[in-house]
Amino acid sequence: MKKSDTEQIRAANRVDIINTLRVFGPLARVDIGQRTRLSPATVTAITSDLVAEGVIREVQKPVSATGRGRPRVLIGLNPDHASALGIKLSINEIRLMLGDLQGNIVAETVVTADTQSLDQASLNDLLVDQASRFLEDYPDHARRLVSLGVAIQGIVDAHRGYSVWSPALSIKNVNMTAALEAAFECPVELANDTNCIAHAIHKHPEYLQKPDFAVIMIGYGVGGSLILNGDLYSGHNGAAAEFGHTKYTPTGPTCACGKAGCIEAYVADYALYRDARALIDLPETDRRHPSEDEMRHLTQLARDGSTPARELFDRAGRVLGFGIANVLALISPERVVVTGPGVRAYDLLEDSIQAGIQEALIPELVGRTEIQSYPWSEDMTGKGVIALALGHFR
Amino acid sequence: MKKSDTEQIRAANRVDIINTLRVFGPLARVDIGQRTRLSPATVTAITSDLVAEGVIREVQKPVSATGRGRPRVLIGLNPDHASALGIKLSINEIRLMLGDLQGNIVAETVVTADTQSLDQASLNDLLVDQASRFLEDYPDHARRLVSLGVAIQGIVDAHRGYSVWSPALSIKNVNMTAALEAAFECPVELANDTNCIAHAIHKHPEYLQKPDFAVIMIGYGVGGSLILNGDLYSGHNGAAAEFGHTKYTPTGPTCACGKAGCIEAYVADYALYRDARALIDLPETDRRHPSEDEMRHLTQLARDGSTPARELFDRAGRVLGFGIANVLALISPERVVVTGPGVRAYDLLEDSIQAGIQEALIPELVGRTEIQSYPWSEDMTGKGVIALALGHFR
DNA sequence: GTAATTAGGTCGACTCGTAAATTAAATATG
DNA sequence: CATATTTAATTTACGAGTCGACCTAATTAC
Repeated sequence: MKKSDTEQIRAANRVDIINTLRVFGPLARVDIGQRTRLSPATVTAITSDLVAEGVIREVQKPVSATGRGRPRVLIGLNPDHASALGIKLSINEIRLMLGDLQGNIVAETVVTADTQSLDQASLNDLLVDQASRFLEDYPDHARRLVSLGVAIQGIVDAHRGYSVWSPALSIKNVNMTAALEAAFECPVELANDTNCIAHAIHKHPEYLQKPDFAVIMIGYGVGGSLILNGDLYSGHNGAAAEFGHTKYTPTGPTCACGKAGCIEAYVADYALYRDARALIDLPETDRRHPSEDEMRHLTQLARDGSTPARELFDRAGRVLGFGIANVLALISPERVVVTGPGVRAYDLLEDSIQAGIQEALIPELVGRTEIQSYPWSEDMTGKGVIALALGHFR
Repeated sequence: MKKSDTEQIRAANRVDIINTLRVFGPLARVDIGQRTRLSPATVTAITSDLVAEGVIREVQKPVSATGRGRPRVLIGLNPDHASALGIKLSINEIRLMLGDLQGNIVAETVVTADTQSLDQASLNDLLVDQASRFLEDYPDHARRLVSLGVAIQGIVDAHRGYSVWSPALSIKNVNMTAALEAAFECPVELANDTNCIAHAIHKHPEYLQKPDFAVIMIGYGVGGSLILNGDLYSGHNGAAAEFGHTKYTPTGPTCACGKAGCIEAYVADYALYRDARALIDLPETDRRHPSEDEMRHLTQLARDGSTPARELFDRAGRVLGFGIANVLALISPERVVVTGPGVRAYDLLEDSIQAGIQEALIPELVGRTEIQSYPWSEDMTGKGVIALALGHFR
């Protein structure tokens, strides 16, 4: 139970206004009032505070002189007022991204490192070291850094800031946040990479009003994320939505997690490529995961009429449909959004996803949830992790 | 977005105090302050309002004179200040329950009716008619009726008040609330019966502080319910948590829902009894579902060493474990609570549930969620539906 | 030039919750 | 038995919030 008092109201309305501005761009005070349902008086009070602090500022844009009356003066976030650093840790790669208060990525760099050989101490050193070095090039941003966000694949305990297990690391139960917190003296948010993507999608105007949706990310693995009641749901352990490791069938191909019959073992890039190589003459991939080019090649084979390739995608879609059916039965969200590199083949999957749902879902629930794909871009994780970090800004 | 203003604070703190009193019984003002984290001044202000309205009252109990100082005066809800009517609709049976403000059932009656032959109009008439007749015997309660709650098996659209599909009715997409709302001029809450049970459990002191748990009810079917972030989660369509119809395997025994391989088709009473009759000499059951006595007999056979019976329960437990593993992967709650008539055999299921989880769940998540049973009693649904209805009281 | 219109700001009334002071009602103590 | 002590509950003063009503500013329409 948390108590309600009057200062929390102001704080809540403040972030409400800030978030409204972040999502809906520069807005006149009247519009803010309409969107937040705050009275003009309150909007004026809060915005003048924010202007005084430099968080927002008036942008004099020759607003299309629509109608008469005093012209509205637009105000927008001042992107230069605060910055956040996003760190995305993948297998042998660290991506550092600098975001402004608006949530845009203003600088980015990629460092390669042997992430598998790290222990807790050297991981700490590596993260702090790389982040410091990166920030040195952007002293202005460094000065106004308000928070950090770390995205990592695998299972994450978001509440405690631990990576429970990640393909990027050989060690388990690793604290990812303490060293950075100490070094930069600001809050550090840790999140599963799929949660970052879900968060990024959630911040899009079209999705902001959808309080309940699930995101499924297909790529090197299969991840999931839930936005429930308008908030990222990360479960009691901070480790929810491991959709890829829900089961299609108790017996089945082996998954990267070691168990049999996970959705991921049918749908992830590595699974498709592995199974395809048993049927089709494909070049061996020397990496742990097939490359984007290799996957594009396989996808094109299916589009060009290769029956075994086609059947593999059909099966993947059907399995995905089964998994989604379980989500629909349990959560019944408004939408399921499929994204990730794997959407490159969404045209091949779509029909069989629907068929799988049809086959598995209790008929009365069929058709109540929209299934749709979301175009994938590489920097969604980055935008998401920065947005998540910026959540600490008030 | 909802506006925050100062009166909402008072409203929120008011219900906070009322709920605290409902759950933790009569309490002194100091204790209320401690539990709600409100200052003594605020507690005094709100409680004196509530006393003036008659919602709560001082109960002079010879409080064990522990220590010196001014003795605390306990205040508790005034059960006679408001009443709620709960209606539980099952196959050929309508159970009517009168609850006081405390949430206790003060009167109850059961009516039999041919629920399967009803159309929308005759259902409306039946519900209104039976409720009116029942209330006639309790004019005092009728006068202070604040809300109604309707519990029904099957798939429910709680937001809109529709029964999407129910074994109790032959018609689908039936509005269950409009007629009652019009007749009694007060809000009517509709809920799936398992959600009622989950709500009842959630109101227990021990569970109130657990904001994330799942409830699985085993009986004539297998139902599920989710308490997320401290609130009953009913999904965008108001139809979440159909745990029984998540899948164990794409091919498998036929479920009551018509699909193959649902968890329910292995675990529900009807499934166990059906499969047992194929292996063991058991009396045919003339009802659609085996009776409690018949199920007790089957359970006892397994306890007494009948190998085929034992194996059936083992399989049911394992399947349940698989299903729970999917819930853990997706939701990662703090606890999973198993209840319903089926817990009569929990001793037979427990080990194989754990084995099933172990087998299916990604190892890193094993052991993070407590699985426990909750003793079943017939009136949990009633208490839950009344508690749900009383949620409208402020 | 004046009226109409729309945006934004100011001020007073009201509400809320809290800290601190005060009152109430018991026990402990000598 | 009177008084100090202790704990519970209430009252008071105050700072913080929102809102409605009114006012001012800056345009366009005529």
